Amino acid sequence: MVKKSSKGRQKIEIKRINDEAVRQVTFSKRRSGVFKKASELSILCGVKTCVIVFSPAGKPYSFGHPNIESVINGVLTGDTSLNLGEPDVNLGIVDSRRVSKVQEYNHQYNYFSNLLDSLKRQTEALQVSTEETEREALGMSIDKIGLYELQRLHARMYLLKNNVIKQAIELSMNTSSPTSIFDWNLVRGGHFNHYAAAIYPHGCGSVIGYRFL
Amino acid sequence: MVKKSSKGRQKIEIKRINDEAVRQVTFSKRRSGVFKKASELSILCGVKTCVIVFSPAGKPYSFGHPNIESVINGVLTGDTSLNLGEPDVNLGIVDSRRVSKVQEYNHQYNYFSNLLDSLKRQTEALQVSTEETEREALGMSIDKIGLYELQRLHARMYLLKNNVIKQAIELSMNTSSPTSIFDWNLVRGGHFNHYAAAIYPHGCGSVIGYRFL
DNA sequence: AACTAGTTATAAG
DNA sequence: TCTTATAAATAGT
Repeated sequence: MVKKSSKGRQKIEIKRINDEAVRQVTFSKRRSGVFKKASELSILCGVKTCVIVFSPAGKPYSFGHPNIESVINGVLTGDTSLNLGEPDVNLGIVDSRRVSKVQEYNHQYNYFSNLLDSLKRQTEALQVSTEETEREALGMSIDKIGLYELQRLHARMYLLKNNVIKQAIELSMNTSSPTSIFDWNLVRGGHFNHYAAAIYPHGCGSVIGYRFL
Repeated sequence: MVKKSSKGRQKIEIKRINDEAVRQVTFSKRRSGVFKKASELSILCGVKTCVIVFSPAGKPYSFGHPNIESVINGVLTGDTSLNLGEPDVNLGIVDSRRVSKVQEYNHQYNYFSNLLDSLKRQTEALQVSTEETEREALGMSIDKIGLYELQRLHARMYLLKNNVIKQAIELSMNTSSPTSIFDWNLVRGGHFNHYAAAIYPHGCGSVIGYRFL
């Protein structure tokens, strides 16, 4: 009779595993499982999927279909095109979404263009008015109007900046030497998980490593 | 003999399902499966996890541990605190990351504050100079300086706006009546998946539904 | 990293 | 949805 070398899979309670070694092994096994399931879902149903997981040691792992990197890359480089550059393996659905987003994009651009124009006109108005001798009063009021608009700009940028930073945190990146967010750039290499990438051709990485340049 | 009401689970090839009805059913089942697996992984290993999936119809579904909504909510409302409001169930690792992000945050804030101050000073300078009779010339040059800075602001906001929009697209939201991105607000209800949310208390939504207000 | 056996997910109806 | 039989994932060794 063959020896029973295992009790087989045992039922476990879904609660934090205290034993660090066991937790690490379970993490590896189950992370693979989740990525595989996500990959299958993407392929079977032709849909976009994205999974981001942090290891117990804090190392981020990601899976994305069609490709999480292209998305994040676009986000960080500030590429203006809404076209994500991937052949649309998916369905047609994305197209209508994309169209409406282009409209939204244009709307936003117009908003800022108009705001700029508005500020421009105010500046011109200032110039004209000063030529009409009412310097003191107009100088004050225009200064206030200008500052008001500038403060609105500032407040909006403040919010936007926070948005970008927060999302960047969520997507997780290595921050070596913090400088301007505008100088961010995608950095590949390092610990990219080629093994996983081979298994999940639709895009899986141990981490998309980012740093400030 | 009991009727064999089912052939049981059959092996399938992992390739796009052509039959739309079948694809939809498979999507529902497997999406639940992926979310459940992600949830278990989060709990068992005490790690952060995030899953975003688009249905074949283009509807976004998300799961996040500790809570994807708080993150996205914060992103859209422009909540300034970097504290995501979750008790750090994880390890200590996130802390160092968070600290460096706070520095980055501060750096960014200072950048904008300084830019605003600079603009403020220029506006004040304008006011003073006009009181010194050199209206014409100074009016022109200051107008140019102001516009230059405003255009830089505009360009930067343009990039930031695109970043936010792109990430927003990735995180997916319903765009009913496009207005300013700054008026975005989180809208719950509608098709929030309470069933899933109940099963995965750590945060799962059929979608965090967004719309313009 | 591999094995085994009991558990879980899921294709089909 | 709900059921059932089977495939697939995985706990423990």
